[in-house]
Amino acid sequence: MRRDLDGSYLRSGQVARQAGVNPQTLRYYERRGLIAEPARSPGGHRAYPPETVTLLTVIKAAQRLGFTLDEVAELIDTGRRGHPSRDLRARAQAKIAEVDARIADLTTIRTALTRVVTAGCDSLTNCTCPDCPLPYADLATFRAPEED
Amino acid sequence: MRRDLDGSYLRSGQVARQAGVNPQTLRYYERRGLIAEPARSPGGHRAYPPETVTLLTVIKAAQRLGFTLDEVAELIDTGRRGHPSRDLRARAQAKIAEVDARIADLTTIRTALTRVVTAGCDSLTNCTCPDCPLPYADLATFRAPEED
DNA sequence: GGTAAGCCTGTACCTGGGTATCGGTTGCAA
DNA sequence: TTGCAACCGATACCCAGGTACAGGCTTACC
Repeated sequence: MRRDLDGSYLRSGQVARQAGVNPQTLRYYERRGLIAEPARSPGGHRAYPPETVTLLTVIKAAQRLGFTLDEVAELIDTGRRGHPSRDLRARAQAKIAEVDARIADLTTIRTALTRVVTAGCDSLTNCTCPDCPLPYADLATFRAPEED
Repeated sequence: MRRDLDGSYLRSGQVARQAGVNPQTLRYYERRGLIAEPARSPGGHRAYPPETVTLLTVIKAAQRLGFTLDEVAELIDTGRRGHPSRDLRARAQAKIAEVDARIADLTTIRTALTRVVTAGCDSLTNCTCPDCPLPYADLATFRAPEED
C-alpha cells in the first residue's frame, strides 16, 4: 500500500486499476478536459486525489447513456461552475429524442430485413425471388444507419 | 451525351453522378473489392459498364440495411460465384438479431435516461436529487452502446 | 491546336475514443 | 546501491467509411 506524497494521493496506475480503465486513458481524458490536471510529485509523476476514481466511474456511466466525451466534458463543466442547472435534464431529454430516432431507424431496417428474409432473396445482385424488395422502397429513403 | 470508347461505357464521373456518390468513392470501392476493376481507355481512364450504377445502388441499399462494406463485398462475391445460396437469407437473419440486440441496448439506455430526468438530476458529479440514479444500477452493467 | 474539364495515382486527412510504442526518468524496496 | 516496475512526454496507430489534395495526363469540343 503505497502512500507516496501525502496521505491519500494515488498514482496513475492505481487510479486506472481502480476505475477499470487503461492508464493511457487517464492522460487522454486529461487532454480532453474531462479530468483536471492533477498535482505532481517532485519527479513529475501525477498524484491524483481519490475522488478521481469516482469521477471516472461517472464519466463511464455517462458514456453508457450515450453522451459523447465532449458532451460529458461540458456536463461536468457546467455542473462545476455555478449553481446546479437544468442543463443535465435538458440534455438527457434531448438524448432521449436521439435514442428514439435511432430506434425508429433500426426498426425500419428490421422491417426491411424481415422482408428480405420472407421474400426469400438469394442474391444481392441477381435475386431470383418474386417481388424482390432489395432495390426498392424505404431502403432508399432514410439516412445512413450506423451513424448519428 | 458522351459515348467514349464503345457504345455504352461510362466515365467515372458519370457513374458517380448517376449513383449519387463521390467519384473518390468509386476508386475506394474498387480497392475494397466491391466493384470490379473496369476496362480502361487507351489513356488510362476508367470505362464502366452501365450496370455499375445499379451495383452501387445495391451496395448503398445493403449498407442502409446495416451491412458493413466487408459483408457487402462477401455477399456480392458469394452471389457471383456459383449457385444462389441461402447465404443472404442467413446473413439477413443474423443481422436482424444484431439489430434486435442494439434496440434492446438503446431501450435500456432510454429507461436510464428517463430515470435521470424524472429523478430531477441536476449534476453529473454533484447531483442533489434524492435517490439519484446516476452512479448506480444497470448503467454499470451492460456494454458500450455506440458500437456493435 | 488551344483550352478547360475531367481523370489519373499516391498520399494524407477526417471523426471518436481510445491504445501502443519509444526512449528516457522516477520511485521504492531489498 | 542496485534493480525493476511504474511513470513521463511525444508520437503513431487502430477501427470504418470515406474525403481531400497535389501534381500531372487525357479527352472533348471549338
